Amino acid sequence: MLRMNNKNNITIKEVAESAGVSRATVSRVLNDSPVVTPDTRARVQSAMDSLGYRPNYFSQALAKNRSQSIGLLVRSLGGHYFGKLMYSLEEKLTTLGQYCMVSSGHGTYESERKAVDFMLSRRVDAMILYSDCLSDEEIIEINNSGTPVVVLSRYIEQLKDQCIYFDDVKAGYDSTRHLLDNGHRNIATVTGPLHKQDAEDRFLGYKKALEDFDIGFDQDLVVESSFQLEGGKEATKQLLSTGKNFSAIYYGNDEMAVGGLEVLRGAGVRVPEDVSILGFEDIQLCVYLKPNLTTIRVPLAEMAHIAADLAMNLVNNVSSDIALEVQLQLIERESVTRPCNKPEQNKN
Amino acid sequence: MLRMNNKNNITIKEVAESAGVSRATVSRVLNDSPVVTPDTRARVQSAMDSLGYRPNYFSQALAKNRSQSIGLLVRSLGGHYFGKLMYSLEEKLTTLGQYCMVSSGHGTYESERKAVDFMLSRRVDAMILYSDCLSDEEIIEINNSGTPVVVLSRYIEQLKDQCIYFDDVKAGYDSTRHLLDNGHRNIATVTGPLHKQDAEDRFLGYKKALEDFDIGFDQDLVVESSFQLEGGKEATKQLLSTGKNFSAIYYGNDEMAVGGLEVLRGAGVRVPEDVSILGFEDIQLCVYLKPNLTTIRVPLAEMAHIAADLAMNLVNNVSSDIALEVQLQLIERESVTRPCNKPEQNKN
DNA sequence: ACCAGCTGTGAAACCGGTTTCAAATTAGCC
DNA sequence: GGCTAATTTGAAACCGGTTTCACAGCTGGT
Repeated sequence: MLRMNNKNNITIKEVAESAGVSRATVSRVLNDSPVVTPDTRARVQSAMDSLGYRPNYFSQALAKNRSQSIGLLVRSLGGHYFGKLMYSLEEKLTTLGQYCMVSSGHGTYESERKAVDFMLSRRVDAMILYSDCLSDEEIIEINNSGTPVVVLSRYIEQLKDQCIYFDDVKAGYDSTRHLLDNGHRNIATVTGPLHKQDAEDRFLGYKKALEDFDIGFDQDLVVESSFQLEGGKEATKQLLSTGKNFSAIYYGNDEMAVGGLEVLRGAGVRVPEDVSILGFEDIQLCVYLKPNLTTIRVPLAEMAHIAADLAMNLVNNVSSDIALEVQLQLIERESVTRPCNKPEQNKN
Repeated sequence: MLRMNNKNNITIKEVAESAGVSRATVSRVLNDSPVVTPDTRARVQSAMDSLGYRPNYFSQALAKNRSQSIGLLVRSLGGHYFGKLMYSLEEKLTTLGQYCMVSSGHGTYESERKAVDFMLSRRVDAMILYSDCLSDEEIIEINNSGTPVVVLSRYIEQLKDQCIYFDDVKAGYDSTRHLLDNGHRNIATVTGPLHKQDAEDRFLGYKKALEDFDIGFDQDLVVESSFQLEGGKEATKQLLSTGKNFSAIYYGNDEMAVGGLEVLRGAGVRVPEDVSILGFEDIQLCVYLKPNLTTIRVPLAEMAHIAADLAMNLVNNVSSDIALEVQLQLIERESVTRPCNKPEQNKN
């Protein structure tokens, strides 16, 4: 019924014979070598067309020692944040004639390591890493053993020309500042794991903004949690249970804020009337939530484009002067307003 | 500063020399051939370990004419629906020692064709297609020219043992029936493009359910649109503008329902008090929406697992008796209630 | 002791390209 | 017309594995 194993097995040999030239010449045509005569080129070209020739990727990769692939490590295959990153990167790399091999790290060390090893075994020409768990040393080691690495959203001093990052301290500062400018004075924050640089930096920005307004820093209004939805939920519950007064919460990312919103709503706290909330990342969900989530937008598409260009430069061993720091932008929506005059609800 | 081109270039030759055997024997050890002596195997193994040998993927693929990769065509890399599909498939294929190469079709013919051609050029061992635009003939042609194909969410008679599908007519019927059972009698529907089989089938189910309740079918309550958010918005506007009476809308998928919800809300129509709505797919967004969206769940993870097994069977040319039809499930949430007694708002 | 039958191993061909290097052709110039 | 230089092409080595096939070394039966 179905014919197996009859893949289009036209090889360079058949093309060569059909065009009456050597395999070397066919290869030259394939690779746009400038030395072949227009006449020969045409003959070979038409032989290829009429035979339906398709070069064997593996032979090419083996002979050239180039895979024409870039590896991308993301935290997860699902979700809008990484979806957008993958989409932008694939789009860009495709125009550069590269394939984008994506592997998911699932947020665990084991899995990240496996994903990276797998991509190395498939001999990607370069890797773009959005890594949570790999140590700086490991990343440097990968880079130095021959597969150039571009690091996303993380700054490693020894690889400073290969990191694409933004200013997390500024993000924390601007967010908090936005709340302050809206008249909030009791501002809580739910941070990500503080041993992670980005979480810590945003927290530092938060503290700095409070200082600038001469507001004492209250440890009870700071809850450290995981960057996931559940983390946001738990942290928010904890915040509510302290009985402390606050009119705004600055969340370490949008996902946490979504979880927090659910908990707040469940506890009868109105957002933003009773409590304003603010996230980070600008995931697509933000605009579907009621209220729309005010947040800081991470320019993922831009980062992806820079990363692709940088990766290609590293592969081709040409140096570049691409700007590696990207700018964040506060997106004002509905979840932040001036604090109401009404007595707060969460005083119990 | 950074050392280039010093990839781990240990080849089988070095290993062979170090272990004092031939390359053939090393290859045998690599491929778990049963013929090699335990003693020899150990010697080779330790040589590999101490040299840090990593076989060259391209050589292997070239020599074996097997890429150990399965290609997956999806509509988009972002979004929860395909994110989940990719995740489930990657998870399963990884356990089978296969890489899952994902390409996005962006919902256009051009792009789908390009994605498929690209995967063919990378010589995937099989392809799993979630295709909107490719014709049956094209898919059959791909399959018959040597790269076996598994078709997701679509039924092609000539490839009936390679299609994983569900009963769209039943989905349409059950959805409509659920609304009918809740007491709705004026039920509108927003369908996807009716030239697509799934959209048409669900519409057929809708009509059948109405017939079973002896309810006359009103063409004004049917709007055909695109499967996207915008499509849902436009169709809903059109529905409102007819001035017709309806207490429920059955949407062709969740995304359209989300768009519709926005429009309804904007028009002052309360959901579900004034109008109940119902979607299809069960994207993650459903539970974040207010009200939560009642919908039909497509068991993507299950489909992915079946697809992976089936693909492997096709590659290895073994026949299987896996069940290819999956069952859908209605998930009751908040967006459907019994119609209110109050006069409807959209009578203008 | 001899031969048949196994078993483990190695030599060499092969997968389908690229690349080096030398040869063949053409062109340029006096 | 003859010599050199530049251009185009082909033969063969190579990339790093797998696989076929032949052979050497054992085993065991008579």
